[in-house]
Amino acid sequence: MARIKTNKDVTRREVITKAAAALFREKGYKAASMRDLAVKVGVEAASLYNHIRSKTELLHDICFNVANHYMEHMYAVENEPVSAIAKIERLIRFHIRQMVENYEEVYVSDREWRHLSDPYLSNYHNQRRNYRKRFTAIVEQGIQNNDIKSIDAATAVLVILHAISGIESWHRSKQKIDAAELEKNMVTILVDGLRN
Amino acid sequence: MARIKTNKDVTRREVITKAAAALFREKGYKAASMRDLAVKVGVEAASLYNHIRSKTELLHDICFNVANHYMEHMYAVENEPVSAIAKIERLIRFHIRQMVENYEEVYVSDREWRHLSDPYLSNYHNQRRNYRKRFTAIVEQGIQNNDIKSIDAATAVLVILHAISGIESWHRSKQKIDAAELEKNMVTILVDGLRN
DNA sequence: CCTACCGATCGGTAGG
DNA sequence: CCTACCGATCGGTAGG
Repeated sequence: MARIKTNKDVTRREVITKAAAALFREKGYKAASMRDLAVKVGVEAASLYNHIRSKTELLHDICFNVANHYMEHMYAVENEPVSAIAKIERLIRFHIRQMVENYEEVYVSDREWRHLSDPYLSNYHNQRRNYRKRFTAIVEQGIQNNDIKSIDAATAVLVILHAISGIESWHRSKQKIDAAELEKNMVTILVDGLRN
Repeated sequence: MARIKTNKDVTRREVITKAAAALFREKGYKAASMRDLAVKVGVEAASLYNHIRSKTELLHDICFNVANHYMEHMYAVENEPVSAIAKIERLIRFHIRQMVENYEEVYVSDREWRHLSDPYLSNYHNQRRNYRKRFTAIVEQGIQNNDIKSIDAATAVLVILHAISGIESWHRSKQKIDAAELEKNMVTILVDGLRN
């Protein structure tokens, strides 16, 4: 990560990382081999190491790119001058859109992050907890304002987060519903379940 | 599976399968080695093969035990003389209870089944689709009776199913909420989001 | 249930 | 970017 890169190197590396995300999503991190990845990229396995340091580094890059993106968005939402329920709706819509537009990376960072190794593993774990905590605080704010039913806020956040990550099943299926339609349906189910 | 078994053999096999479920949940199927499993059981790796045929067989047994259990329950619910919304509530409570009481097996069958190999893989895949289809039919029935909001039924089912499987995060956390409390919260969030 | 061991495959390196 | 190759680890078997 602290390497000096030429423009071409960055591009090549991005191609590899993108292919890795697709492969890790398809097979799982452990079941995906560097030889599989090499075939996908169109080079010999050994050649990958001119652009990346290790298999772990690929997973690391995918996970932290996604995490940073989500964290920045959370920060922006927190500082918007709108009601808690409006913030929650924005978070839901953001999650859905990320899942649809950036499917492979989001899926991998959600399901394969446990295969990170330890300086990064606990770092990532902490970021996830921090994100959930801040999401929970918004729900609790909504409860205090009487906009949201008096339920356990942490449970509500888990329900929302996992409901959205379940879009994978929809994504995998042939009958692709319109993305906007999907968003509308999910917001209806989730937010109307919260609203007083 | 077609082997002749003594009583002791059945017990031993069950111990191994239980340990495998815990191990596969903890590390993922691919990252879990038979040597890891042997340590957990307290024998040498080679000795495991007196009780089981292969690593895949362990995954197979875990997945299909859970699947059969869910399928039987679905059948029972379908034939109860209650409203669609009552059926949905029963399904939700069943899922939550299974997730809490039978955590390792349910988790593994939900997240690791894609590592099954191909006669069983497609069989399992079909069972999942069948289960979701029948769940969706119940939701659609509720929509026709005007008990449930006019949303896309398949999306609603995905939301429900994945929201519940997200209990893992709660399970993993230290602050274990009371199980009944959790059930109540989730039913409130999910069912009240559906009810007209 | 163990010791001994196998062929295959893995992530990664050396050297050009 | 490739050829050649490494040490480690894997699932599983033979034979007792």
